[in-house]
Amino acid sequence: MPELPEAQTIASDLNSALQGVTIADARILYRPIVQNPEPFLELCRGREILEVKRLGKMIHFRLAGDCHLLVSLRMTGQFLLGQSGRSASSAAAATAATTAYPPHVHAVFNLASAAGPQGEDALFYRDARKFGRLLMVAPGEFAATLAKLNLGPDPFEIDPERFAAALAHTQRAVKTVIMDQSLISGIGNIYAAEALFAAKIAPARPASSINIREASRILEKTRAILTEAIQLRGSTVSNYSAPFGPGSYQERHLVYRQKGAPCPVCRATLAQQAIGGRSTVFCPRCQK
DNA sequence: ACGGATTCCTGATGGC
DNA sequence: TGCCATCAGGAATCCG
Repeated sequence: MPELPEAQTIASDLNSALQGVTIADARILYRPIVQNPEPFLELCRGREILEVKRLGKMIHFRLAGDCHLLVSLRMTGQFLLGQSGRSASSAAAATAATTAYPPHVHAVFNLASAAGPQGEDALFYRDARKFGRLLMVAPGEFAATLAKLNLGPDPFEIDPERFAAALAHTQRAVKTVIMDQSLISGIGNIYAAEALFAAKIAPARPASSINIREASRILEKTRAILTEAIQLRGSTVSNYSAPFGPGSYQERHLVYRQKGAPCPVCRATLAQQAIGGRSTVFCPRCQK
């Protein structure tokens, strides 16, 4: 599922392809993916894409005229560059009306000019499980929308003391807390498990029991893991792929989905436990 | 106000 | 091999 490294990769790929490109028009094929009642198509039609960046684990399209498109990919959301079919001959265009998009495409953005490395002129949003959400932000509304989203700073931005303080004031499991987007954004189930393993912290420990030294160790390991994952274009699980290809950090996972395997450090059998409703693998010997 | 439970979805997985 | 139940999971929403 796309977390910070995957979102960073997707945003970076999209920015390379789409910066300066204008959205000619758009289609929504499955309405529930649009989160708010703003007039989606009218707001993006004819807008130039100024920049695509990451916001926590969301993708942020900054459009001309102070319009913004925020996308939460959740588990299986993807962006694909492809062909709109508009440039086909009239006979082919008639066929194009019934031409199937790739499976599970729920939104199509037709581009005013070729954008991708193969001259793609469309951007598809695809999502097998339909959990992802598109949020269109009208001019003047961005600050209010951000406030409503209530996203905390990401692990590279957060002040270590603020991070320790966020942990100190709640009894919830430390893993649940580092996945709480309102406190620190960008960490999901994969990187939470990997970071806590690297920091040798038991994921079910009450966050309030984490001392300053341990908190800084968690943050340090989180940053190191995320940095390496970004370099490898993220972890390819749940069919994740970015526009310019998948990532390979899943090959470096030490605990995620490794229940029953020997701990790579001490050889004890890795255990699995549901924490905050999320399956969590950890080493019962190494992680205290 | 806090935190746990529920809900949304469907492809992948595992047991028999 | 095929079928069916279970699992996976981010975040909004509900509920005590």
